Amino acid sequence: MAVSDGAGWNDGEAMCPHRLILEHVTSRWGVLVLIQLLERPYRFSELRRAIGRVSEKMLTQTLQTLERDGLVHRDAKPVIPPRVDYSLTGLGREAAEQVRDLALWTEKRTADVLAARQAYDEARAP
Amino acid sequence: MAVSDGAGWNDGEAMCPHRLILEHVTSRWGVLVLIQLLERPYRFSELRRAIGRVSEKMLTQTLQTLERDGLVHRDAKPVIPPRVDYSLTGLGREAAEQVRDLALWTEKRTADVLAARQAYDEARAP
DNA sequence: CGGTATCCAAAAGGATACTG
DNA sequence: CAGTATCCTTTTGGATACCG
Repeated sequence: MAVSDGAGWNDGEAMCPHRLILEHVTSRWGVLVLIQLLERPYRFSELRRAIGRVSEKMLTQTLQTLERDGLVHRDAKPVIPPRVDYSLTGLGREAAEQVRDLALWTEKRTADVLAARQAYDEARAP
Repeated sequence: MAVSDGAGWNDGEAMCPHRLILEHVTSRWGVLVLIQLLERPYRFSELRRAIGRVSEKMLTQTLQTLERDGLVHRDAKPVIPPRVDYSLTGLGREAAEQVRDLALWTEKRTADVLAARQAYDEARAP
């Protein structure tokens, strides 16, 4: 086995725990999942559609990591067809609110960043 | 050429700009650079030592991306040996403060997350 | 010192097929 | 529907060598 297929984050290294938590929270899909769940609970496929362009695999991995960290609650109803709802825990809501604030900030400042990029690029491609 | 060596983020895709900015700010090394520079300006090697375990390549890439986004200011003094100081711009400081708050939150909640993980693991490894 | 360029290993991520 | 398992591609990241 190639050690890192299908298992999610590897996290086996010696890194301070809080850096690791920060990486889970700020990870590409973690950010989007947390922000989305801030609105309301979501089912798996619903979440997938809401976020867009995320593969099942990555969404599953992300949700499992966040659940393990105690940020997301997974509620699997024993029905056919299966139904699983994901929601934020109290801890998750705290994290999600901060992440959302950061996301709102980037939206608000997008124009400034884009202008800075243009200036940067023009300065070195004459 | 393998298209993506030595150049930094590829960012060529069609993604909403603010998601991209968020990824730069929350990237593995971006987070740490922003937090460190919040304290004071740093020189390249100084920053490398302060962060620890970051390669020259990744630090260079991260700094260039943040500079291009207008978050970090690069001040290269024309002396021998070269001396380059990095500091936050006004925009960068706004981002850095939010990122730092998130990092402080993870530190404060580390124990809770660790406990959640243990409960999670014990529940499925009997 | 503060980088670039190159090469290579490791990890992330996606497509597909399959299952309860 | 909500996953798992597998295979494969792309991206990330580090080591090394070199340059102004």
